[in-house]
Amino acid sequence: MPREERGSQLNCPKSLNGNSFPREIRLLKRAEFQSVFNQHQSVQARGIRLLARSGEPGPKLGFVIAKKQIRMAVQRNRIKRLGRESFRLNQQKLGSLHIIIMARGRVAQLSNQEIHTIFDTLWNKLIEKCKDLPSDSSISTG
RNA sequence: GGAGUUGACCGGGUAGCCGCUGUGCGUCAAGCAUGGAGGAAAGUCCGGGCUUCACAGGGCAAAGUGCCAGGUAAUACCUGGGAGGCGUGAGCCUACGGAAAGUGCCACAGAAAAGAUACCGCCAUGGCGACAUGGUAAGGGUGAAAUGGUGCGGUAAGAGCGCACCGCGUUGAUGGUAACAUCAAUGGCAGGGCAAACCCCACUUGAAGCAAGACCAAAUAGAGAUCCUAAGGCGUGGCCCGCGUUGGAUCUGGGUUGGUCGCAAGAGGUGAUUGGUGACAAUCAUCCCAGAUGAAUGGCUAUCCACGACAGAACCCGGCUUACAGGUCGACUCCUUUU
Repeated sequence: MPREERGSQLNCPKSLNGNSFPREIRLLKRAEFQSVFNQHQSVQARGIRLLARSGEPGPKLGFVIAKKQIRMAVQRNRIKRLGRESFRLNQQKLGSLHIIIMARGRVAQLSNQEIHTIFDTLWNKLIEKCKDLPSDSSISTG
């Protein structure tokens, strides 16, 4: 996504955009995580992997980042913050997906700009993939 | 000015937009106001608080500490002092009780690594000589370490064999709270190192940890089977007592894994004054300064500069250790120059 477009989005009044990130659009319960793990579509790029389950009310986001993969807490926090921020700004497009973000060790070496770019492309890929499905009845192999 | 020692401190700033989270005010809605990571939050190496476990008594074992005095809630930390070592110096380093209670270990080299021994050498005797026997441990050589050091006497050659001084041990006196220091007398050469090897001596230690623990709500079956047993079982870190308690263990099947508290006003910070060499303590004034729980403390843009390191709270404190771009301040030492 080009820089200017994102900038113009930021300048929009909040009431029209709805770019907030309250508790209601996070995955909080163990059961919610399990349901995504049991049935999902997945896309990935450069160490970041998204798992998504469609057909749920509203978009929701959760993280699974293992300490084994990214050892330092500062790096884990950074990835989560960037993921949350990107999700917050793009949530309008994501409709009814429950998404889990996973990350591997090499992501810690990427800059904030690079991670933002990765997330932008991943959201689009995910929307494409879920659009192809006629319904959410198909069960993934994962 | 250069080189260095040491004690502290800071850890990008400003503005705009969009977010997250605690608290307060709100018609508990919209919203507004306000607070929101560190010096190490890290490693989890010590010490405490707090909580629970018959409130924990005795012995053994185990673990830890190890010059002295003080500080402290406490310590393995800190301060001051002593001793030894390093540095021209400011200063720095030290796990700094005991090796004539015992056991064990000391690679390679070397004659020999500890109560034993003699490779070369030196000396005496015998022999033409090669050499043999005896004496010796001064000199050489090996090694991280070799049986006190220097000098004189002594001797065939030598040797604490004798003497003087030093060193070592014992006793006394003086100074010091003490570690220890100084002085005097006296003993005789006992005598290698390692006690972060076992060990001995002195002192200390009950255990487990916030997933501790308390409460509320929901759900349920206070279920069934087998085995063992009252000189028993279970609990109390290991064992034996002691104490408390009264069936216990295993398997099958079922249910919950939500919320509130603990949880942030504290051995708290800052500033004075007083006491103390100091660590620190006392008194007064003043401030409230993160509190999440699938887990907040952020993202983007602009701009300035010295171009931003290591790194993220999870019950809380006090230390230690380790990591760290760059920068600021104080005190002191040495060298050089100028006056």
